[in-house]
Amino acid sequence: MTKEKSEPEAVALAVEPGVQRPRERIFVCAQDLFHRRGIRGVGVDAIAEAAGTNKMTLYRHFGSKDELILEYLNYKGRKSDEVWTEIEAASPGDPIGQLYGFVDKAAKFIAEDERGCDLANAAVELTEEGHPGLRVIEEFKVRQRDRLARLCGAAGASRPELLADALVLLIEGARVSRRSVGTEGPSANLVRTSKAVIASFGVPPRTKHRSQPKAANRRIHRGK
Amino acid sequence: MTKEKSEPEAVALAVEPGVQRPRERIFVCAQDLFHRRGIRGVGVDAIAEAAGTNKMTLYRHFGSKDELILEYLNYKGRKSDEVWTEIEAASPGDPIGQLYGFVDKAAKFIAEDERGCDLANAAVELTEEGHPGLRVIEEFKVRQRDRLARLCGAAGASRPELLADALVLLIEGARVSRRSVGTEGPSANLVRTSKAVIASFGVPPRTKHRSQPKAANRRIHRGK
DNA sequence: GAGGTTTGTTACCGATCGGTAACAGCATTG
DNA sequence: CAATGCTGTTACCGATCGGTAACAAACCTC
Repeated sequence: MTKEKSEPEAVALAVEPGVQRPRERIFVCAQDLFHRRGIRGVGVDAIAEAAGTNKMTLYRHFGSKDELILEYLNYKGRKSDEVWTEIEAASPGDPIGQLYGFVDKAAKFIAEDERGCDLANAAVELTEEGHPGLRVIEEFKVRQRDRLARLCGAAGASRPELLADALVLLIEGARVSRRSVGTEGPSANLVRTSKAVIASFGVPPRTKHRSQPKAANRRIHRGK
Repeated sequence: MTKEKSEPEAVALAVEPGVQRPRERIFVCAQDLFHRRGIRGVGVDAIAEAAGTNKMTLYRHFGSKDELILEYLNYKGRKSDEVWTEIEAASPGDPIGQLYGFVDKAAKFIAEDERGCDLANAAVELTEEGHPGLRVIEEFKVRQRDRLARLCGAAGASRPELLADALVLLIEGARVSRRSVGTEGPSANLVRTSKAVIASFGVPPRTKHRSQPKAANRRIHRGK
């Protein structure tokens, strides 16, 4: 099992000590390391060191690694919730625009980050059945889907619940596919596919397209 | 980090020693443990013990844990390839039937097993960049998608490559969603969604439906 | 300046990690 | 029978795991 640290590998986030309290630095570094190396792939020592502090201080603020994991998962869920307010602010009172905005945003996240959904990844890593983190993940995913279903309904979809499930599958699949085969794989067609599915549910294309992507490089087949 | 073994937990596979050579027993147990607890969640000692042998014998057959992982990933890919021959045998000369059979089979696998795709899970766990296992995973996923694209073309889809990508996203998403929110989540609508997408690409419904699922319990909305 | 709180430091703990050396037992095959 | 090749056993290696005790230094507040 070849290890992957030894060197500080560009020093996680270069959190200079003093600018924030240790607890904040620890939490920020834990997010970054959990995201990049996985929950089981990083130890508490590495987190503390990346945060410019030590293990003892970590354990004073987070009773255990599991507690830190829980706070990490809850934070990721909260941060994803905030994206919704962004989407609503971008197309106020325009559910159709919000629906397409949601898909666009998901595609952008996927293109920019190779590690996929932190919560879904955590669900793969937390194999001890009954781990409290699994509940956090499930609750978030259900909340996200229901919110999307409501939006689909507001946009006039014929069967909003079914459309929401379809979009969830497409986006979730794009995240994991992007991890396995990269940006050139099936995830490259997420937006195109989603729009086709949305249209097949009777939702019209968005009218006031406030940021149409530049019409260049529209390709369906990846090079092969 | 609460551990999850201590007890032999129903003794992995109850591989009685003697019936197979140690190498086979080790490999079978490694598959089961990697699948259930994740690659990083199980050590070589646990594998050897579950196989009724010891670590030394394991290392005589597999030079390292990484080699064992590689053989595991390659085996999983090969086994998935075999599913294709089953599908073709079930609907010989009937690409449309094979296409629907592919979706049905995926849905069945997802309903029966909560752990999702072993290869996709491994891609999440193998975070050390450049790990040889990642290449195995990518090659398999590309191979699988291209095969599906060819089938979509044979079935008369209007844009077979795009349909293949859409189906890959749906299925991949269903696997990961099933892990996060269970069988009652969006993955419950995988078949329904896939059929709608397939139809929207101009592929007619299958004619010689050789095993129509019992018309009962067809529900779109899960209870909420 | 005194008091209490938050930190850093060092040294531990038992357990597990991946991996190896040396040797004894056992079976097969000639 | 002897020789060879698997296998099991034990003990070990250095490193890391999650987690803790004890004490000194720094800090902030009054």
